[in-house]
Amino acid sequence: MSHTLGVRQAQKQKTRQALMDAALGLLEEQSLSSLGLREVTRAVGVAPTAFYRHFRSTADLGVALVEEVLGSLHPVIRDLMSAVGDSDELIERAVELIARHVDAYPAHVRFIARERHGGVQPVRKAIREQLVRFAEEVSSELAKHPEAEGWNEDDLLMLAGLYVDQMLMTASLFLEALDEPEEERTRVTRLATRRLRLISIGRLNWLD
Amino acid sequence: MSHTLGVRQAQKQKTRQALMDAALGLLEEQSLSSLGLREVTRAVGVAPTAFYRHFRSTADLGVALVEEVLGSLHPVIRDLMSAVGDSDELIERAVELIARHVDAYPAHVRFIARERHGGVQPVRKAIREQLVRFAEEVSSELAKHPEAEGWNEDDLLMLAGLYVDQMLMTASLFLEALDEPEEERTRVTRLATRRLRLISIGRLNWLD
DNA sequence: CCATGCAGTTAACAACTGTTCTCTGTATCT
DNA sequence: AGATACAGAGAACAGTTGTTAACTGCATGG
Repeated sequence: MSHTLGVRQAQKQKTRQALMDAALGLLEEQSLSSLGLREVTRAVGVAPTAFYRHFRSTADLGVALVEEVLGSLHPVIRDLMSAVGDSDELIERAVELIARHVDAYPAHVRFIARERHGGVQPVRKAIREQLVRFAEEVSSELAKHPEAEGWNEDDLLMLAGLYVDQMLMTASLFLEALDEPEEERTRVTRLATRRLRLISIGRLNWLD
Repeated sequence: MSHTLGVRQAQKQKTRQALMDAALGLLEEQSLSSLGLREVTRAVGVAPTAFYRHFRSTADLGVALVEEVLGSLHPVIRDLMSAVGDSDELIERAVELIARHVDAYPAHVRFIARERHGGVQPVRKAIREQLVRFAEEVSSELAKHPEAEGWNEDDLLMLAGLYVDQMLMTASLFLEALDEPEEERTRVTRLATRRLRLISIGRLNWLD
């Protein structure tokens, strides 16, 4: 089935991945709109012109990064939302999942948070589309639970969007707390948990 | 009292303001981290070196923009929150206020949304501090209403932060809908209203 | 009324940028 | 085994950037 790539294509993908990883690293202290292609190739140790074999521009690179970073996250979210358990358990699990994800992939989270409203239109669009997909997936998972009885599709999508945005904000808060003492991280955990809990309470009393 | 500035200082402030306005304009299609000082001075029609008479760097300019854009907004928020009326009225008024503000100052909103998680640390910090102030002000206004009975200060601040973030997200949604048909704007209005309403319902049932 | 301070100018600098064209080596295909 | 496709290198381009220094003109304060 999965055809083993030739030496040639394998090397190409390796370089391509190196360019993307280098870009993510460089984006720690700047925005995509100021990322230069020479800067990226220099970090990888490859000639500037090699960049064009993989991407038309840094904006193009950015779009590819969005697919990589958010595309792989859909199954994770589906998993999380489809787990059984009461609402408080789910919230706790979600917050912890986010915390661990930020620990493991801080550059990913930073990139998405930064470029969601960033200065590069195609990248903004790519992120927006991915987030819409997340909201739709969360919405369809919510619909399966009994608490969703009586909810129309539109309201469910509104709630799902609220959850998605809240998760992203939580991730961003954890990111800011990365270099700070453990105490700050637990403060963020408590805050995010309470926010989600308040939203859940709103959800339970929505139909009145 | 308010001393009329000399011709000299007046002209200086005028140039300074021109630099800030030009920067806001240029930031429509890029991030602050890629904004060049020459670019700004060129837009104003002034020599590049004149920039240094007003700002140490474009990052410095950015911080000044944050003060101008958000600093002037505190009384507006206070006004909004201190008005009497039931919760639904307040929500409606808030959403409409945001819609009108985005119409009047789209560049302001874009700047804050973009640079809140942008690539320039001092600017991020300035925005974060202003948003904390907003949350504190909203919190202290909430405390005056009877619905806040039984709430501890920490939970009130959590709620206020949730409101502040929601307002900013709403503003950003209106911004994206600016060049789109009227229909899209009303969709955003409905969405934002329902989100705030759900949060309000959560608030009313929090103490159980 | 004259001396001072200072907003803005001019010129020059080394360093950097994206993009082009040409070339090279080697994995792949026939 | 030879022809071909193609990832990456190399060199050169015009244009841009931030920063420096020394200047000019004029509003201001003594």
